[in-house]
Amino acid sequence: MSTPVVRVRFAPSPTGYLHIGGARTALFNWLFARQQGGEFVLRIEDTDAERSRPELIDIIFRSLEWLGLDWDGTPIHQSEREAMHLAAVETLLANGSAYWCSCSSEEVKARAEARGGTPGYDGFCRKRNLGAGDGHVVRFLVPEDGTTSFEDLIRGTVSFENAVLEDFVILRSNGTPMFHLANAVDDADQGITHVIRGEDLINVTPKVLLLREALKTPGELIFAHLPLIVNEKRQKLSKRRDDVSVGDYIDRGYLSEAMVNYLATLGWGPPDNIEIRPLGEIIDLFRLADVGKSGAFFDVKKLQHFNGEYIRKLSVPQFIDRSTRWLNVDTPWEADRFDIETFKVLAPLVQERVKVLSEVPGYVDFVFSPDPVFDEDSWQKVMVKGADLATAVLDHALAGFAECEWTAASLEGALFSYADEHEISKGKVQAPVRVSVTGRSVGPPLFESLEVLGRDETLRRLANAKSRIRG
RNA sequence: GCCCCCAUCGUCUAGCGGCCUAGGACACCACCCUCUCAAGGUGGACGCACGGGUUCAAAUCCCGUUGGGGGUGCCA
Repeated sequence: MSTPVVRVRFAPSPTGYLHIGGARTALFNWLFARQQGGEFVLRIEDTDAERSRPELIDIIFRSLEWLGLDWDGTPIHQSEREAMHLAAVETLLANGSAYWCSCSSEEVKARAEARGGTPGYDGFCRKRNLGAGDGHVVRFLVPEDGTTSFEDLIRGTVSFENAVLEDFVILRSNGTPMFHLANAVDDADQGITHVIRGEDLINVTPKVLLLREALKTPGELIFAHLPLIVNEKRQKLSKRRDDVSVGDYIDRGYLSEAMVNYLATLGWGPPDNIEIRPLGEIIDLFRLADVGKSGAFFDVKKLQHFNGEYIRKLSVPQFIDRSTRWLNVDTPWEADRFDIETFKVLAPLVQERVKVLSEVPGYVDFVFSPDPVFDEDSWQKVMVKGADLATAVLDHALAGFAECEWTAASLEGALFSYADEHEISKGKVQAPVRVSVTGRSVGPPLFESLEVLGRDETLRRLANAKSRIRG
């Protein structure tokens, strides 16, 4: 019985949904843990009661589950460990590493401005020997000289002059601990070995290190700061600015396998250049030291391509199963008109055409709707500008389809005899029929679609469209 | 302002001193295939930010410049 050599944690704060950046951080932690045979634990950083929204915690868990990032043990809620954090504050106060401060935020800011605008606390209360009191906070006494540095697995040595670190608050005036402190204490208590997180947290690292030192925390924490995922303006992804919650991608019909695979290529590339591959291989090939240092743009186009590949890789039954949600909720047709058996016939044809599952209804709505919904552009181009040909083709189809055998092959023969007789491309000939029956100029293969629709309905739509041309 | 970090095609990356005439992928363009659209195939255009070093040799090492990002809260 030995403790694992590697234990990492993902520590979201429940102030928003899980977004792409958080998902990538969680993924890289998970990959590292799984590859090292270590543990991946969760910690909810909810020390800020004002901002924390407990109802989001479950949504974050469900997003992680959807991604397939399973965690070890029961997630810890930082808010429930307040007693330990408070004890650490006492220790620091007792050993002279921290002190009480009565300065309000306004006072700190005013003095900073008077000093010449340099932000930060000036150490005003350092030697005042204040005790607890209304509006008082506890600040950490940062050493005036020396440097605090650490070896980052991704970035190498990173060091900060202690002089540029201000005496930061570790206990708020409302008596609750700040996250640096909670972080330092919890990482130690949970036996965390590696901290893998976004680069936006790189400058809190010296503070945590100073805290650990002052608390005489045994052992060493190894850090790895991941490059940020950025938007098209190359800024850090923001929940407010950018539309990036994992839940949104679930709703749009992205497959979790595709999302995970794509996320793995942001900041990291497999040595053999094969990007789309099973997760197991990614776990084996992943190396923290190979993670890049510069920000990566989240390219939805490329994600879509990955998603299309994964959709096509599904078996047909799997595709049907995964599509269910988009066939039953917010559909363009009345719920009782949907027929799964009919969909099963069309499914393989749809599967090779969609990039996201939310596109599925658009490929089969013609068969579940009482009438085609005409796309204006398609109608204009094919039925108005090409009215003469459309009328002739429709007449030909009406006659041929009335008697031919109702199979895709026969239907094709019946229609394309027109193309042969008049030496017109098949593409031109199929267009009026397609628009008449499905309402659009693009869609699944035509004759298979007609076969599913049935003779009576096909003839009815053809006739309707023909009269609509004149109307 | 100050601190920290970063810099290979439009984008994500491979490259870790000679194998680079810089490779792959997405996107883009052309052609092929084809009943539309996809998928697939073939081909194409596109990049080492700049300037100094070090070295027989630099995309790779060092310094600087420029550019970008992150932080600078009693948020995390």
